[in-house]
Parts: sequence; structure tokens; C-alpha cells
Amino acid sequence: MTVDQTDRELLALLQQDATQSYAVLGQAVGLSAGAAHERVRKLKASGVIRRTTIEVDPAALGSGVLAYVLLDSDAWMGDAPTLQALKDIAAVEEAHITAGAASVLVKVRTTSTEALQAALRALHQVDGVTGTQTIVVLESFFERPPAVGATPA
Amino acid sequence: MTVDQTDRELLALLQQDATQSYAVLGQAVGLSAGAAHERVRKLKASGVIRRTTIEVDPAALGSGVLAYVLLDSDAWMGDAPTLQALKDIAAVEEAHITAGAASVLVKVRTTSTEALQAALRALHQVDGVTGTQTIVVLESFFERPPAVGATPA
DNA sequence: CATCTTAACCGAATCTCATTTGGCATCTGC
DNA sequence: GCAGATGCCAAATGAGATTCGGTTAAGATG
Repeated sequence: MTVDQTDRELLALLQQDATQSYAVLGQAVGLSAGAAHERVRKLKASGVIRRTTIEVDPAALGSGVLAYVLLDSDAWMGDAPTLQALKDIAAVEEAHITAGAASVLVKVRTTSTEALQAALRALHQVDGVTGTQTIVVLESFFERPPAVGATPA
Repeated sequence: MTVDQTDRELLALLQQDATQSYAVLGQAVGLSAGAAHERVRKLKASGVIRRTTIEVDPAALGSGVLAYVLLDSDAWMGDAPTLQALKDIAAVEEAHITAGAASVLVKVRTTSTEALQAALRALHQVDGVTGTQTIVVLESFFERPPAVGATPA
């Protein structure tokens, strides 16, 4: 699908606040409510918009501990069983295969350092993992959604 | 604010799909539409729900390169000027002060390796930064919203 | 150049759902 | 046991999502 400048503006506006009416959205980009609706419908249908969701404050739910963990391994970790094992650990928010010394990088958020320890234990038990290096976050400057601005030349 | 089990269920449902009607939400948790609405309203007012937003597929917009960058520094980086400097780099999605060897960890997403290089250049120019270590992501297993389940004992 | 096709837009009509209101039951503290 | 507060339901109202018919503009085709 072609995503033009107007679409990007709509995406940016919806990223900031997905509850605004199509009338307002349309006005902001110079379209009628109907036309804005049609564009957004297509963006959803084509998968550019994955879903509409809420952003929850982790601190409000007691998840105050954030850490990044590098996993060392003695086998290839890029396959489905590894993925599933990581997904099954609720504290794991992201998991990526990486280039460099470690093979996998995971982002972990827990309610306490005790819970972090439990998560690390679980990570150690994942097949193939031989060791971990943990980077504990002291303070988050910000976490924001991906930029949607026009692709620079 | 007190967040009980029903609230957590509502949060989980809204995280999956924030477009469902309050009638459906209420039914799912055993409440009337009005009561569900009232709970969600309070969650928003109290800041547990930060905002309603859309999740955009970065790949669909051409942002296929993801990397984590560790920043070394010769000064304390935990202050507002550093925050602002990092925020001004559009490719930076997250920035955290960390314990450990490096002082700051940033998540960077770009359209190409050339753009990644440009982002690294910009990071080097941030006041206090003396060096960087970059972890390039080869493949993302998943990136999901924070868990909202009941806090285990 | 005339015509056909397609895509995108607008404005109006319809219909669903968010939001508000009033009243009842439950629980708390006095 | 009583007053106040909290949380719920059911019903009314209005806003806004969604649909539809018709128009224009931009290419393609001959």
C-alpha cells in the first residue's frame, strides 16, 4: 500500500490521540470526515495500523523495575521454540536476535528486584542459554512510539 | 487509585483492542456498559491509562533497522539537557539511565543502515558522550505492551 | 483527442454507541 | 442503626461512526 504525506499526518495524529473524531482529524489534514475515515480504514486493512490500543502506566500497576538482559548461548536461538519460551515469561516485553557478542536481547519489566531475579532465573532455564548480562535501568528518560514523519531523502 | 482485578481485566482487553464497545467490555467482565465506562473513565482520569493510541507497523513505513546503543560518557548524563538532546533525535525511541558500564541506553529505529549511521553521529554529538557501543537487531521476536496481569504474591 | 476506468472526495442519511442521569443496593465509619 | 460514600444498573439523549450516491480528477486506451 502507498502511504502518502496525508496518511502520515493522520498516523501521527492518531498516535497522539486515537479518540478524536473523524471530523476533527479530517479538518486537521484538510479532508472531510468521510474521506479521513476511508483513509484510516485502509491503513488498518493493510496492516500499517496494527491495532488501536491503550498505553498503560507501568508504575501505576506496580511495575517499577526495568532491565535489559543480554543472553549468551551455545546454540542458535533464532527459532520458534526459543521465541515461545521467551513469550511465556510474562515479564519479557521485547525479545530480539542481535548481532554482536550476545545472541539475544530481551527487555524485562517487573514489580520488584525479587521479581527481576525470578525472571532472570526463568531466562537461564530457556534452552540454549548459557549466561546473562543484565543492564538495570535507574531512570527512564522516555519511551515513545516510533516516529512516523516523512522519510527523509 | 486502587486497581482491582476487574480493572486489570479491562486494561488487558483494551490493550488488545481499544475500539470495542463498552457493552462488549462490560459483558466480558460481568458489568453493565455504564459501569464499565465509569471504570475506564476513572482509569484514564487517574493516569493509569496514559492515552489511547494506534500501533503502527514500522516496517510498513520503511523503518526496518533497529538497534540498541550504549552511550559512554565523561559526565553525569541524568539531567534535562541530555534528555532534550536525545529527544531531538527522531530515530531515538527510548532512552534510559542505566547502572553498569555504560551510563545511557537508547533504542534507535531507522529506515536504513545509512540512517542508523546518521543517528549514531548525532548521538556522538550529544554533550558528554565519549563513545558508543551498538547492538544491531537482526530479527525481532516480538515487542508487546507491558503485562497487566495480577501482581503475583 | 475522445472515451473509459479507477480512485478519491464530498455531503447527507442512518444507525450504533458513548455519555449522562436517576435511583437502588452495599459497605464504611460513627 | 444511621449518614455518607461508592459502585452498580437501566434508560434517555446526543454525538459521532459508518454507509451511500453522486461528482471530479487522473490516468489509461483506442
